[in-house]
Amino acid sequence: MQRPGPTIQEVARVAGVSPASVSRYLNGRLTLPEATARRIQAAVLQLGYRPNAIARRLRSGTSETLGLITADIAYPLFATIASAAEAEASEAGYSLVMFSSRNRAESEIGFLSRVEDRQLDGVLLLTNHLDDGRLAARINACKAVVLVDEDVPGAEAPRLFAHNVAGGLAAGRHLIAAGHRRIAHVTGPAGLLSVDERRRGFAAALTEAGLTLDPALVVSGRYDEGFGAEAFARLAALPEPPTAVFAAADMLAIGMIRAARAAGVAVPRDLSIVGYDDIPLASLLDPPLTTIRQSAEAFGRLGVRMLVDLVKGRAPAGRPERIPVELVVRGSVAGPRAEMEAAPAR
Amino acid sequence: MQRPGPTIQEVARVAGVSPASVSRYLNGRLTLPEATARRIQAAVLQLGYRPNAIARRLRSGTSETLGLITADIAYPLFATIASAAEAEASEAGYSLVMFSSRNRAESEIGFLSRVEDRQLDGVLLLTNHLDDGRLAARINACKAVVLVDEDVPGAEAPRLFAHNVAGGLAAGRHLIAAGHRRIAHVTGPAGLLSVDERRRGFAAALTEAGLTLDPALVVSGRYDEGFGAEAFARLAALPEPPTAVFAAADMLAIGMIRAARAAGVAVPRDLSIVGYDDIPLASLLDPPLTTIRQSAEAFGRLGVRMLVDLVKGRAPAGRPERIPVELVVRGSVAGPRAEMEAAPAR
DNA sequence: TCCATCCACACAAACGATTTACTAAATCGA
DNA sequence: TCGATTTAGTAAATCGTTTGTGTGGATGGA
Repeated sequence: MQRPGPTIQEVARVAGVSPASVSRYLNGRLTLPEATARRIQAAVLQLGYRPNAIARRLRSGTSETLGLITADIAYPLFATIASAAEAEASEAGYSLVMFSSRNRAESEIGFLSRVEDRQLDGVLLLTNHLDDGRLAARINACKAVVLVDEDVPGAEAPRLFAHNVAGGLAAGRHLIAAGHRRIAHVTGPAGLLSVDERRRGFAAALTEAGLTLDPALVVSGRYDEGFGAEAFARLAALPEPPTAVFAAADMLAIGMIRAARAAGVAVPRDLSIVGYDDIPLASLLDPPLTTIRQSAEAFGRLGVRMLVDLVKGRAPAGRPERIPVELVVRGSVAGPRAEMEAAPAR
Repeated sequence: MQRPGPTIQEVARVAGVSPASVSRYLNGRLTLPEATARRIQAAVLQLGYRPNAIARRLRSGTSETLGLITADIAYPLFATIASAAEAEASEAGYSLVMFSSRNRAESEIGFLSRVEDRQLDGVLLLTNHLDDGRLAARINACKAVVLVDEDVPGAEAPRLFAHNVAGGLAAGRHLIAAGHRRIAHVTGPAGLLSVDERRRGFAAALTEAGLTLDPALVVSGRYDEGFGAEAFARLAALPEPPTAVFAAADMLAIGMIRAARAAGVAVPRDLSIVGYDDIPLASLLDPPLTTIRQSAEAFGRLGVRMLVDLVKGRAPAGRPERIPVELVVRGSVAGPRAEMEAAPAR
């Protein structure tokens, strides 16, 4: 179907030199007298020669390709991370192949084996679920993985996380400062690093204020919109529902806002919400979402930088510092209804 | 750094057969007596052998890898398309590498050359700008490109577009039915297929209603949020501003809503807006956006299917049908203010 | 003039799998 | 028993590039 394209042999023949010379000259490993150099250049141009990347890779043993595993690239947070990762990879001379695991360990493990196939030089892994040890084992088997955003306990790999505790603390303080006392926490699966750490920070904020975290107000499950709706229903059914919620992901907050609206509960008048992530459209929601921002760009950029270092055998750049987080105040938090009869949202 | 991993030679040695037999047996091209087969299996397991994908590709001449070019994978529409494309590619046994062109022809052309490098078997190209002929020339040079969503005139490649005219028509009719007579159109760069076709459909709706499209009310520029804001400013400064807008992209609508809010113009009370794309969060905006839905999943899935057919030398599946579009009515359209004093948004 | 350098290249062996063409032995039919 | 067929493999070429090791000729110094 596809004509085979000129090889280095043909270029060599046209230029009247050996393939070795062409290769060396083109890779700058050989300086040639001008006349010869010109002949090679001419031959390359004339034939439209492009070195076959696959052959080169076979010889060099690397693929100059990195992988990125996320639950689903369509999720706003992951899409932003992917975009930054691709930019950084591109600048470093790498391609980036994306893989959506749909949050299944099976898929992640299968994709990781491409490192052993030599299809990929390394993988950036954003997992989002608990591991029974199989994923960790797989990661240890391939030695070219960087863990981003979420941990896989037992895996020996460089890690890049955000400052989750600080995020939880900031969210908790903000809601307490607004006057709330009965604050729920809706979050992902217990055991996940981000879940535990954000909760820890949140609990610390309550403790500071002389409050305690009521276990009945912690709804832990999945990090998606659907679970947000479910959590809202569960909390609304409580004999004494909370006046505010700290949702550990914007997608959870979105699900809650939707469900709340459907149930005739106004946000923030009847229920204040703080989200987490600051996904690109958080500011455009109704109401604009008050949330904890963590820099998705930093995850993508730094993660790739660490991975490239790892792949090249350099020590991963610096201590794996925590990526800072920041409270972004918008319109989804008001005072509790009991205390402020008509809540001024604006 | 990375131990070389077992080769087929070693497997052959351990199993006591030739490499050729191992290769053929593993690829199902040779049936062997049970005893021999078992020895090979044992050797593979014992050594943890995985065929080197690069070597295989060099021999077969294909890379089992597809490329996807978008302006930026972080844009919601592109992220959704990418997700679907990745899923389809994965099912067909292909990897998908993503590339963000930042809407620059240079970048697109550079990336396309990877097809000639044999790094990629084919490319799905979502371009978003006008071409001076260079991009078309490049596409024609590599013969394994499918154009999605937007055209590149002069390129010889299979194409997958949405039914833009129908979309423009539906948007126009909806606004007219709501009572509007003075309707602006904010859109991308003139000359782009989607821009021209959506406008054509929109104009047809006006004509149907005995109206004409006032050129002063057509603001054409870029498909991004920033230009939406700019367009709002331009329209608001008109001696007789429009009462409604058909924005040819949700991101434009979002920019307009933002700018409108900042200027104290309420949507939809003072200005009705219909968007285009139905990006995942359109329903969560303030107000929820009435928009034209085109199935991003269909773009991704069908596009990859066409590309795989092309790469494998099969005729692209069926006629390049237009992907259907659909009006999704939400809350960003009301009657014109002059006619309905207090517009009931809900 | 002679030997040591250096230049400008060339030869051939990798890289690791696939594949074509082949062969030695076993089996079968007549 | 003989030829034909099947079985169970193998040897070697190939994909296109890179790279370690040479080598013939020109140049330079003594």
